Amino acid sequence: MAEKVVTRFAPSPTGYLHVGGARTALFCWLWARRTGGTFILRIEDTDQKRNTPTAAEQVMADLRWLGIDWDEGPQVGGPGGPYLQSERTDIYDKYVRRLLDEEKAYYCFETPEELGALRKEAEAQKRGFVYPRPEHFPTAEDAEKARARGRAVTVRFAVPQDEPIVVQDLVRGEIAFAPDDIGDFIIQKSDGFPTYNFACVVDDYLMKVTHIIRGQEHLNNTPGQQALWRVLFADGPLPKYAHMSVTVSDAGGKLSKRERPKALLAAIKAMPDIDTNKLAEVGGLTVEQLQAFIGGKATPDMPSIDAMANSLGVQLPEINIVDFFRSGYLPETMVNFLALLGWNPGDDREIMPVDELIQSFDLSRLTKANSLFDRQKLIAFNTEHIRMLPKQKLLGHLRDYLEVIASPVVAADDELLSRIIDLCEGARTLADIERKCRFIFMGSDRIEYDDKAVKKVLLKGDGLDTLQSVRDELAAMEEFSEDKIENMLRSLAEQRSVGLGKVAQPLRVAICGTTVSLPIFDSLSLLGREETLERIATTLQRFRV
RNA sequence: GGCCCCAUCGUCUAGGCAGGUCUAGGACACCGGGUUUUCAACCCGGCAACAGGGGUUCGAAUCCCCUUGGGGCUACCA
Repeated sequence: MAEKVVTRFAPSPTGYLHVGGARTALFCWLWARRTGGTFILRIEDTDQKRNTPTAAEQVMADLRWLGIDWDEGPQVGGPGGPYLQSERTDIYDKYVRRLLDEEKAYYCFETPEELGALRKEAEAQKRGFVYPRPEHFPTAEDAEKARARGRAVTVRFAVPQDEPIVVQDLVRGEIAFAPDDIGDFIIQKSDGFPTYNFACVVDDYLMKVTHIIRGQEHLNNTPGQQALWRVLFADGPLPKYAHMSVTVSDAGGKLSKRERPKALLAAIKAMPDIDTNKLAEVGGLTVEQLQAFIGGKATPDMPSIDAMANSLGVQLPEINIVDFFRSGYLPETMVNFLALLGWNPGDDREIMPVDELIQSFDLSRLTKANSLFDRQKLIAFNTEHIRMLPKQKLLGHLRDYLEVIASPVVAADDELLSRIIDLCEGARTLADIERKCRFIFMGSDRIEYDDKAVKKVLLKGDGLDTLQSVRDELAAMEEFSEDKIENMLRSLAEQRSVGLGKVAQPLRVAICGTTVSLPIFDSLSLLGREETLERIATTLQRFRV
């Protein structure tokens, strides 16, 4: 490895970091870390219409949560800065100027409508559309005049037509493109901003990027970018390309952020009588906006989608990295799982800490075929990472999680939380842990009884009777410890010649409202005798006829 | 429509580049059993794949071609 590796992740800040982007970032990062190279974060915010001011911050926060740090980029600086493309327009202008002067690029004046018509025509003739290059390039004066007439002016790169463009891809090998299939693409938009295909070439060169690792969706852009690089930077060796397979969704097609609104919409439509006024309010929308959403005409932003889903109790598929955080997944899990989406170490290892991932990572082992994002396997990975992670780290993650979901369990101190973790062996997500212990922190007046649980264990059979006996025994106990509670419950079950479950379940529902909680003996001792007795009394009163 | 990529169990994949050791290995899921105070977890066992057709070769999951299927791109988005 003679040359120092430089990789970059170049997201456009349009919202949260989603799994696809996170995987790209991870691969770039892993390769840089593996080789002792440099990992750059560059924000591609050249689309004035789509940028939201906080999106870049959000993306960076999400990367940090995953443990992906950058050596150069926003917040840390570096020799190739600035790292926001919107702050580099003078650089791009310079190169556009040069290309124009050398007649390797030219002005165009078509409107989007006119271009659209041309495209349609090409398709009707079963041809691929390529922009028809004019015989004589318009002059600078022509451009001025057009501008003065209010015409939109763009600049196109004249793709050299002399020979096939051959891309050497680290994953797919040699891929040849016919130059006349590529067509002169726009490098500068009418608002003066560069297009992605232009800015990324200039920046990759200036930032000395050696390896471009990105999704396969960029494969078709590559010949054009490569041609541009050759014309612009004849002195610089081409970067190496590695196009990763696409991650597809179980819903079919590329995993997309649109899946969340789609899932919510489907859920709303499945609900016969829904209070649109209330729902609109929850989502911070006007009723008209909500109707537009339901009618498929508009899509509200993510926080709004989340809020509505939450109030309806609908579980949306996780797509963004924060979604996984909120569902109780560990960053260690995500990193491990994402790494295995399109890469593997070549042996049977699957569950790996990040250090091992870095050690094992190699671009030569990227997979060619698309892979499906398997949520069940993700859960299995999370279970394993929860088990493996050092206690202190897990505790930290749990605390972050509790804060973000605003759980009442945040009230617990570290010692208590640590004990709870011990009692949750086998938990699949942090949400499992939270769900099992939240009853302790709820306050007896706020217990919500789960209908199904109540029917099944209290109302059916002699659940209430059993509960009454349990209560009497508990009240009579001298010492309220786990051991004593266990002895008592076991002998009670024996007396009644039933399994422990028959005794424990009514009790569980009485103190938590559900059939799922920490082990029953610990649940009781954690709650304390007084609170336990009170909850049982409340339950008996409420459900006894 | 055009261009490009891909193809091993339901899913992720190992093996393919250097054909025989592959009656195809692992993991998740699933099914059966065990353990059990709930949910999980855990233990044991099982089911399950080289898309189809042609070549090349003594021999093909592995190399070549075609078909079929899946995916991506086709913007003054990135």
